[in-house]
Amino acid sequence: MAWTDERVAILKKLWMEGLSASQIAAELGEGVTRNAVIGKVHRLKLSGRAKPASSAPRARKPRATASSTPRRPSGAASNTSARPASSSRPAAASSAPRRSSGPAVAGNTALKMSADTEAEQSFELNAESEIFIPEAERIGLMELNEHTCKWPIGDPVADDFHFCGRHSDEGKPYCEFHSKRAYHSLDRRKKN
DNA sequence: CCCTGATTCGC
DNA sequence: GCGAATCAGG
Repeated sequence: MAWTDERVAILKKLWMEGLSASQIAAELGEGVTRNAVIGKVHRLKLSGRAKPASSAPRARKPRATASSTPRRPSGAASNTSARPASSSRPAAASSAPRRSSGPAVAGNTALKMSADTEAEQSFELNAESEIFIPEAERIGLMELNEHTCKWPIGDPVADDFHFCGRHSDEGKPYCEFHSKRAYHSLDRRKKN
């Protein structure tokens, strides 16, 4: 796919508008990767968009693309699978209501990503769906354990403050939903 | 894990 | 010039 004048115009426009490279790539159509977009952006010298200037001197590193140099050194990576098991919770069921597959109450957050309805300006402002947790299932600080989501809900000083409490993978402080939200989609677009 | 832009370099 | 691979950071 060649960069026609028209496409470059779109690229510039969207880039200026602050769209991310991947978004622009999607906008331009298949066959255009975000790398292509970024590469073009750089070539056009319109990279620095709204960037402070905190680019640590890119530590150049010898790379090797295809061709002669083998991609992955394949250093026989030793499998360090230390699985302590650590199931230190035999019967500490506590009094947490175990409703595994509850009826689609309010906690049912459909994660179905709509394909890609890129219509240039079709902003689907939703995803707000903040999860509501019934009082019966609300947990306090004491109920948190190694694999409960510690996402705080509500005002810490309010009496309805509680934690998400849904299961989270070991090592993760939040459930899947919230861990994503934690630092991924703070706000895909803009604040305020 | 996901994502972002930045850079390098073989093509 | 192009963009995949890679990097560095959030």
